[in-house]
Amino acid sequence: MSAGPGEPGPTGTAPSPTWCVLGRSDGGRTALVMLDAEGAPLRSEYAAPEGLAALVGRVERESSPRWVLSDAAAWCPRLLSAGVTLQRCHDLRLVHRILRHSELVRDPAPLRAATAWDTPLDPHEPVRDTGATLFDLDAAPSRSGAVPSDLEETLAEFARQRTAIDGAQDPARLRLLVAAESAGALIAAELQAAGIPWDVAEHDRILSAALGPRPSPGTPPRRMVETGAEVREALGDPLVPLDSAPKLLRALHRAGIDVASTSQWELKEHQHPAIAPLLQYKKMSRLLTANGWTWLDEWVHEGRYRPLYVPGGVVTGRWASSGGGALQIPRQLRPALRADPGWLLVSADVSQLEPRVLAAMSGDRAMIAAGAGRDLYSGIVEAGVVSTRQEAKIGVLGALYGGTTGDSGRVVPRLRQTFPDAMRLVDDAAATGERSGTVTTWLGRSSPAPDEEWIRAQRAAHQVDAPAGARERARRAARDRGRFTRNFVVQGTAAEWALSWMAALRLRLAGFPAVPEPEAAAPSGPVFSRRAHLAFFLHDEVIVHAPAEQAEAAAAAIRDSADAAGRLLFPGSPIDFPLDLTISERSAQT
DNA sequence: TACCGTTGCGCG
DNA sequence: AAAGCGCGCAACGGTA
Repeated sequence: MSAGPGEPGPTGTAPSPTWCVLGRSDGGRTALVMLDAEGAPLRSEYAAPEGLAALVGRVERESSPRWVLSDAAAWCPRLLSAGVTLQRCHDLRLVHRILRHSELVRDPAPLRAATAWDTPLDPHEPVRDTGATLFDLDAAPSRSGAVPSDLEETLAEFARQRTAIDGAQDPARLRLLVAAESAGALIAAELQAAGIPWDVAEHDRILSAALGPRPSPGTPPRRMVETGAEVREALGDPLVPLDSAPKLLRALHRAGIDVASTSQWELKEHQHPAIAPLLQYKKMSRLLTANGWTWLDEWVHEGRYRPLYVPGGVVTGRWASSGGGALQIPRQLRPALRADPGWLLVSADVSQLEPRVLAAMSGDRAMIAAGAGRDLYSGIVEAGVVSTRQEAKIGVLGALYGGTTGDSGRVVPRLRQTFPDAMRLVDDAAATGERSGTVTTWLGRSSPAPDEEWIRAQRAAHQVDAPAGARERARRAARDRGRFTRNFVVQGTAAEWALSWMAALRLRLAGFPAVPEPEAAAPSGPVFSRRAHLAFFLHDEVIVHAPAEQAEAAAAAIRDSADAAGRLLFPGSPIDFPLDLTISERSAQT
């Protein structure tokens, strides 16, 4: 494929482009290069910075091509702030990172040589906080550590990626992965633009109830002071600094509490009057430092919490986030997630996503049957494998994570008998990892190769004269890696399912009719104040913020999308993905 | 003053 | 020291 941006398009009725490549051109302009399905150029258009969003919006309305973007995270904010959303894209930065490692790609050498595209996203890069205003006059993305965005390089990389995908072992799967990953890039940009509707007053109520009223800056809240005093009283030491683990540990020892660390899990095992208030104090301290009033001031503005989502930020393909710990919002604060007046939150999470994904991947009939139409763990109990749901859960998690001791170590062998196909899949993945091999998800994302230090240690341990210590360390490192690859195939495939779910949902919601503009314009801006939209995503859970009259339809869209994702990844499989779904003003009851 | 490793804990 | 995967973040305490 070679595209000359200046080539004239055919006269008469222009054929509809399949792709539209955005790239920085000369004179500060941006080029839009339309390509047909084979990647041959049809025609080009150019936009000055101030006209870019309008032109992209027009092309999107006229022919909704798949947009080829060097980096959606860099291009989307300016488009979104101008009210332009894209239906579909191909994110070169994210796709490059998948393809250069994927075992399905037969010849990754050209991609690996294009090192400029291997720039990881720095999650602390601030451009998306300020970009829309600072760079308004700039036609192209601009941020440090960015991948190339000029037209020539963009077209060249797109050609490399198409060649890699077309020649891959299973192009159809890889195309699903590329589409899902790219949809994720659009969704992440839109989630940040929309923000999570956040009730500051409710958050403050929760904090005050737990900690006492908001103190003046620099002083601890009243209930923490009181509880801290109880701890020091019980320890008989009025000066223990409770926030310093080493000093607290020594004070615990002096009081005769024999613990190896100050972690709550260990403290719980001991009987001493200081334990209960100390555990309470730790809870309060965590809430204050992680999500206290300072967090509220820093992260919530105009009723919206806007974290930065980082698609592909985790090796397995899960998203990471940056900014206020979006993926770690404590359940305690969920009631602060609150719909705008006249709107509702539709929250849905998938029950036992990872074991279901494993059942589908391995085609394990018994495991699929155990989860059919019900709670998977209860199904395992009813199959007679274990006697309680808790045991079933611990056993399944042990299977997914590689547990060998305790309860999970006892239950896993029984699961191996009952669900041989599922267990073989994860056991094989672990064995491959221990042998330094690479494993691959259902759609084609491969685990990273072990690092040099790991390989060196394994090689050294296999020498005849290897010291016992080195041998044991190498064994442990091998088992560690085995647990990683064991989990990689499941966690990674679950991430692919979740992306497919959201991608389907996003397109359905985009088709909802616009509702009348509210009297006071919503703070999330025109794009997201007119119809139901995604507001939150957390691995196996979505929250849609919807006008009240669209809530039921949004709930149906969420369910339909989950079914669609299951059929897309596992066509013909009887596996189902049941949801827990609620519609309410708040995302959780107080 | 800036940076770094460790500890501890929140989420799935 | 959470039995076993993946993360982000704040605080401490030491070092440059």
